[in-house]
Amino acid sequence: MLETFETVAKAVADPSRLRILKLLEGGELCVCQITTVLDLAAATVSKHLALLKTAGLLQQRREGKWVYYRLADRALTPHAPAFLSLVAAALTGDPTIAADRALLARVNAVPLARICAQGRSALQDDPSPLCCGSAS
Amino acid sequence: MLETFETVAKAVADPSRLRILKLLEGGELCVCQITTVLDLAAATVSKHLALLKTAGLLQQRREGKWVYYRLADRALTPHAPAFLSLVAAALTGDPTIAADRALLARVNAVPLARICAQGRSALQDDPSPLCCGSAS
DNA sequence: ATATCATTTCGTTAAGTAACGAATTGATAG
DNA sequence: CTATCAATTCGTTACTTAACGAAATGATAT
Repeated sequence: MLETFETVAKAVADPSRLRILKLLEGGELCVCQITTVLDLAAATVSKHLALLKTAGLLQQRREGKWVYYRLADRALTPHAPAFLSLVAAALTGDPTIAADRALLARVNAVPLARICAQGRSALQDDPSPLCCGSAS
Repeated sequence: MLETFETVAKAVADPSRLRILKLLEGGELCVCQITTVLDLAAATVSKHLALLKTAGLLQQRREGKWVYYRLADRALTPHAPAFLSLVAAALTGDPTIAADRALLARVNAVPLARICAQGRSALQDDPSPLCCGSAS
């Protein structure tokens, strides 16, 4: 029990994984979308996602060649829901998180196949204000 | 901001530090009492306490040669209160935490000076049920 | 079947961390 | 002022972990 708490807390105690959790608060995402926003090696992101899933914070769904992750919508492990609530309530104004959200908006403006194939280079060079408006 | 969250989460993501936090939910304790219950080197416990304090989870008070630590009663860092609440709500039934509480009761039955000087060997060999009754 | 693409797993490297004993600091007591 | 005692800091060792590129896996599409 103490050990599962430790697992979940450790999962949340990493900036890349926190960014993933905050991204997924907007709904499920494909691995390549997350990889594009975080700008990390695919292997690294995959490992983070696996760790978050082990902690009970994420669920997985396969659709063809693509794998989608989303926040767990039920208690997969004892402490996961509490931590998800805490994370959801926190970091709302963090600049890194805000930047990630903004970048995700641009990623969402491009067909998924292109994001998976080309990553960041699939994004338009000029993020016009017409596209990707802020949430506020 | 993301960084301070990480600091607090990391502080909580360690079994020894969790045990310390749960011990201190019963009120402030002297370092040597905590050391006796955890059965770790003084240096190790001191480092854990310093880390928890840096995270904003603990406050410190000096009284003569003894140093007392307690849970932070105000927001020393942005995310500390949320994590303290989460920890307080969790692990209530954990066997390690329960054992620690039981041992603390025996520690409290001995004068502080003896605990500081002798650690575990200051405890009675036979914890009679008359002393140290459980909280329930 | 073969090729291709997204993801995961493997193996390695560099950085971080928990533990300890030894040495230091800070504070009382003689 | 010296000794003593609690706590902290220092320096070391063993272990864990985040990151990457390369290789393996799983799933379409040709």
